[in-house]
Amino acid sequence: MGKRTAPRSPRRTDGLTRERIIQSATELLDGGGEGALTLRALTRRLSTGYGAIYHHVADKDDLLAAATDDVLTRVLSGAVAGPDPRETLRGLVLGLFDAIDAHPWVGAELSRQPWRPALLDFYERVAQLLDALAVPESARFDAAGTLMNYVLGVAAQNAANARHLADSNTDRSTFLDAAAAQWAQVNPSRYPFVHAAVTRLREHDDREQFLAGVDIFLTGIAAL
Amino acid sequence: MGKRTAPRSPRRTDGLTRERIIQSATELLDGGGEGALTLRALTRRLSTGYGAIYHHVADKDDLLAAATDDVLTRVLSGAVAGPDPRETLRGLVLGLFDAIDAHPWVGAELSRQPWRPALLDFYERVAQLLDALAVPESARFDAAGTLMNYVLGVAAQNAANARHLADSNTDRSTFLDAAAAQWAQVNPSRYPFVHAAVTRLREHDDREQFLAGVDIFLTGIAAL
DNA sequence: ACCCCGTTGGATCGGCGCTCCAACAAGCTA
DNA sequence: TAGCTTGTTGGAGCGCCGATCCAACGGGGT
Repeated sequence: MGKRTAPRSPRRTDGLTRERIIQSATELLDGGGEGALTLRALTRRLSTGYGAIYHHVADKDDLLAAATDDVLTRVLSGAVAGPDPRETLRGLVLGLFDAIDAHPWVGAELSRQPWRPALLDFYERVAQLLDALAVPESARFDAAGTLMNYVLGVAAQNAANARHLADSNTDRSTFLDAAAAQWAQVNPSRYPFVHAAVTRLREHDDREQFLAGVDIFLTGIAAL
Repeated sequence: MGKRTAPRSPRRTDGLTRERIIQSATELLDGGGEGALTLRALTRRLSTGYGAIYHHVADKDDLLAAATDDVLTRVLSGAVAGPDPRETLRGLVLGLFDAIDAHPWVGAELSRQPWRPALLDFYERVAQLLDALAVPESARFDAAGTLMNYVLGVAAQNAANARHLADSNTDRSTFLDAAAAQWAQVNPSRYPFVHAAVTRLREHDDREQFLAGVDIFLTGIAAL
């Protein structure tokens, strides 16, 4: 005679959509890093159950990929094409850099899934701008791939840095101080260059260093 | 009166060491990819329990990092220094490329933990060779970082490819065929360059393309 | 009034990393 | 020899994870 089933939460009136789920997932990721996206946390945030979520989303990978595509699409649509292809290219990759700076989990996901359709658009734009830079067709494949690999490498690096920052609960300057202190302790005779780099490490700007790398590649590409 | 505790496995006679654990972990990783390294699988393979493993190893991250350091150290000690710094540098990064090709999980781990001490040695060697290539001291910091980022980007890419290959249980050629087929389906008018790249994708060699990227970088460096 | 059937919420499952502790072997002390 | 200490070992159990499965709903068509 006792209640055989627990009282059930009232059914939601507003429909759950894929978009709303992806948006909530993005908020979780932005707020607490890659580890913060769990289905349990998502059900809590959306006040729903697993079934409802899995009705709109295939699995967690699908969700993470969709959130990544979302960010990437915004980057692409925000990139403006100017008269100078070199400047346009720099702006394009810088847009990706900034997006990953704002959403570090995107960097980690891109290096895990480098063949998403949204990256195809990126590849296309890069190749198109290389064409405008008079890179011969024979070298465009290698050049575009190399540039993309560099950008993705920086993306992963930034994602890793952000992860460590979040774990240690410190701000950027103390993090750099700790890294510099660690580097400063290495044997200067065995690691002369690393030791000398300590000074630069503390005053360097990730964004500028990224652009410096892009320029190195563009200079090398121009010689092809 | 019944046996209150289950009969216990006989205690091992040969001592368990950190090295043996790392070696077994490496075998698991090489055999089944990143997902194959679980503590349960490790206890089975070593015929032991969790306690014994955790007595020698801090946690799973420590284990993975140690296995990665192991591979990386071997790469560094295997790199030979020749008279030509440019050739030596190419050989150094190519050694890393080949190691990651043989142990793709290393690539994933390096992009997750890009500040391991073993990578510091790598950084040092790169900077040293850039110095030999007459890269001015002011540009060496950016140049070394850029090259490392590129190499790590390729590493992550290769790791991702290996993961997909392992998941789909196909060989490389059919994988490339599938990728090419997917790319060939994209709208040629919207993606002219990607569409044109299909041909090259099927005949391209990862190793050669990696070296082409290194050469682009070296050309760009020479202009600093 | 009926009954679909697309949605929803949550119990449940197997597997994971990790903690904790009893059991044991080898060495030391007396 | 007998006891005690100390460093290892094996495994039960905890809390979490992603994912499955299904009963319970409720709006729309008949």
